[in-house]
Formats: sequence, structure tokens, C-alpha cells
Amino acid sequence: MPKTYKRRFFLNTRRGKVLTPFFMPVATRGAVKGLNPAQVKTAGSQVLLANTYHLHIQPGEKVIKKLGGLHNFSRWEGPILTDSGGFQVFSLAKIRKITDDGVYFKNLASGKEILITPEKSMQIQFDLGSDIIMAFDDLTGLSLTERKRTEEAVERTHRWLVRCIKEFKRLTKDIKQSERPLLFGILQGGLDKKLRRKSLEFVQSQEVDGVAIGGLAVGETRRDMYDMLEFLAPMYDPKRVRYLMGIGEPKDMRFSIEHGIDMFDCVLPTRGGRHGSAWITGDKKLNLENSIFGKDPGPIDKKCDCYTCKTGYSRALFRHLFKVGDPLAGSLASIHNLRYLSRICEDYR
RNA sequence: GCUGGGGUACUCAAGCGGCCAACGAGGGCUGACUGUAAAUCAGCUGGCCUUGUGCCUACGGGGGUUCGAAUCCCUCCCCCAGCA
Repeated sequence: MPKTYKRRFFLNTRRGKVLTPFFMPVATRGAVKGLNPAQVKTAGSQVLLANTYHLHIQPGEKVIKKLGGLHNFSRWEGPILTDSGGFQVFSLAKIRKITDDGVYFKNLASGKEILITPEKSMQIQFDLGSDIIMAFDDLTGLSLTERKRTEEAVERTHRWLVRCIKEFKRLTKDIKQSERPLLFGILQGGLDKKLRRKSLEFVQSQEVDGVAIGGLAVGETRRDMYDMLEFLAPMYDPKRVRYLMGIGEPKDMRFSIEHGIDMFDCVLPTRGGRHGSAWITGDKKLNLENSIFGKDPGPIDKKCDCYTCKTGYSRALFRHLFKVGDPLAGSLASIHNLRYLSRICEDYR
């Protein structure tokens, strides 16, 4: 019998109220790959996630600002959350250098080095027109050398959060409360419970609108991740939303929601969709490229209400389109997967 | 008909006496992907099984040389180019 945790039922943003729990499709470069905004919205998505690092490199936040901001640029009317570039500290570990000031990344396209500081990350996100701005954090991996610096990374993440808040306040000082974007802090700590507790307490002591759990699902076992979520669950501030960054496997979302999490984002529904994988009732996964679907006339999931399943696209069509490399297959499967995750959230509301 | 080039696995294509069941690419099959360096990446892809420094069958067909042939020789069949 899972314990129930006090939680909020919605999140207010300057672009409207968002019902919780909710899942955010990943639109790293400003668009959910292969889908237009109407398709994303119809699948049940309320908020989009875009990335500071990628948009800074291309086309640049100044360009986007000139073009009316990210909402106008990408034609998405709902709220947008921007990740700070913190995840790239982890995912681009081979081409970055961390200093206390910030992180130097080597842009692989141009060969040039770019510096992202907490202040810079705030400025970029502000210029993009983000509705939910994420603090710039230092995310460590699980390799031995990375583990050794977990504590250092937590401390740095905290120092950076203070700098983020200061810069955020400076940037938003002339903005009315109702029109101000939100700022979320991120806690770190790897698989160390003491560090995690310390980090959560620190973030919740700061002037942030939401609390994000970072640094999970980076290669640890599912059991380890669940242990940590269980450990943190009783300690959340009931007045603030909790965002588990990067999670999007259905069973993981269910576990997390049952342990107090309100928000999610993940590349799985869209990346998986483009690669042929689709979730079906029971949280099972289908690989639509498999030869067994070659003559299957049924939809991906009979019980699904998404555009793709309702329209009657057959598994056989998917198998065929994936084989011949038609991107329509990836788009339709992405719609289905996004809807699947949104339905999980809707069931819990 | 003559001269030259060529026929290699599902396809294209390397190899030109032993390290070859045969490079590479495509295709096929399977798998991975959790704040997107990802429409990407990895493995397998002649048959059989007791999965092995294992056995069989294989580089157009047949024959030969050799301890050993996809690789050399003879012959036949087919394709391509040029000339009659």
C-alpha cells in the first residue's frame, strides 16, 4: 500500500495553468522531432521542454529574441520549460571542462570553445522567453572518476544556484509578478542519500518556484533510483512542484508519481518512436520494425485513443514504413507514445 | 567470327596459390536508447550441430596442376565493349 504524499494539483505559469502530474515532450532545438505543435498538443502535452545549450549554439538566443521569442519562433502557444545546459555537462562530458566559474564546451560544429556560466544560462533562457527557467547545475555520472566528485558537484550546484537566483532577480526585477517566468532549482547528490538530503534541503531553502531532482537515470539500476525516490518523498516542500528530470519510462513514471513527483520530461517517447518502439497497455514495449508485424492489421494498441491508433494505421504499415525509412512512421509512433505518457498522467489526476 | 574485359554470398563489390566461409557497403534479422552529439548506435547474417583451433557445401559448369585453388592451366556456357 503506497503512502500518499501531499501534492499540488496544478502549476501556475505566466502562460496559463498546467494540470499535474504532467509529461513534457522534449523539443531540444525548439521543435519536437517530426511533429508539429498541433500534433503535440492533441497528444495531451501542455508544456514543451527546449534546451539552452543547443539553441544558444544554433540559431542563437539573440536571433530567436528578434524573431519574437521561442514561442513565436516555434509556434507553440503553451508554456515552455528550458533546460539550462546542465545535462550537457554530463552528456557532453568528453568535450567539456568544468571550472567554478562555469563550463567550457567545445562546439563540435565550429571547433570553437563556448563558456556557459550560471549567469549566462539565465540570460540565454531569459532571451529565449522561457516560462520555466532551470538553474544551471553540475551533473556527475557513475564512472569512478565522476563518482569521486559527486560531493564537489553538489557544492558547486548549490553555489551556482545562488548565482542563478541573483541573476534571475536582476533580469526580472522590472517584470510584474504575474508575468515573470518561474525559476526551478535542481538537487544533485548521485546515489548518496546524505548528499541528496542535504541538496534537497538546500534547494528548498532558496527562493525557487519548483524543485527538480537531477542526476537520476544516468545508468544506475532501477532499484537504486527507486530507493532514492522513496528516500526523498517525505521531505518535499508541499507548496512547491517536484520535477523528476529526464524520466519517461511508463513504470518509472508511475512509481515516481506515487512518490510525490509532479513533472517529467524524457526523450524516450519521441526517440523511441522514431526508432520503432511503442508502448502498449500494460507498459509493454513493441518494436514495430519486427518482422512479426509484417501482416498485422491491428493498430499499435487497441485501447489507445491517440490520433495514430484512432485513425487505424496498422502495425503492418508501421513495419513497412520503418523498413523503407519513411519518417512518417516515426512521427506517428511519437504521437502514440506521447499520448501514452499523457494518459498515465491523466489517470492519476 | 575475331580481339579485349568480365562472371564471387540476397544485391553491389574486394580478394588473384595457404593467414578465405571469403574485406567493405547495402539489404535482412535482433537488440539498446530515461533533463537528445541519437531518423542514432551495437551484434548477427552459407548449412549443421555436441557452438568447436568442429563437420559439410561453396567464388559460372566440367576437368586438371599442386601437400594446398576463389586465386594457376584446359575446356564449355553466359555477359559487356570494339572490330568484322
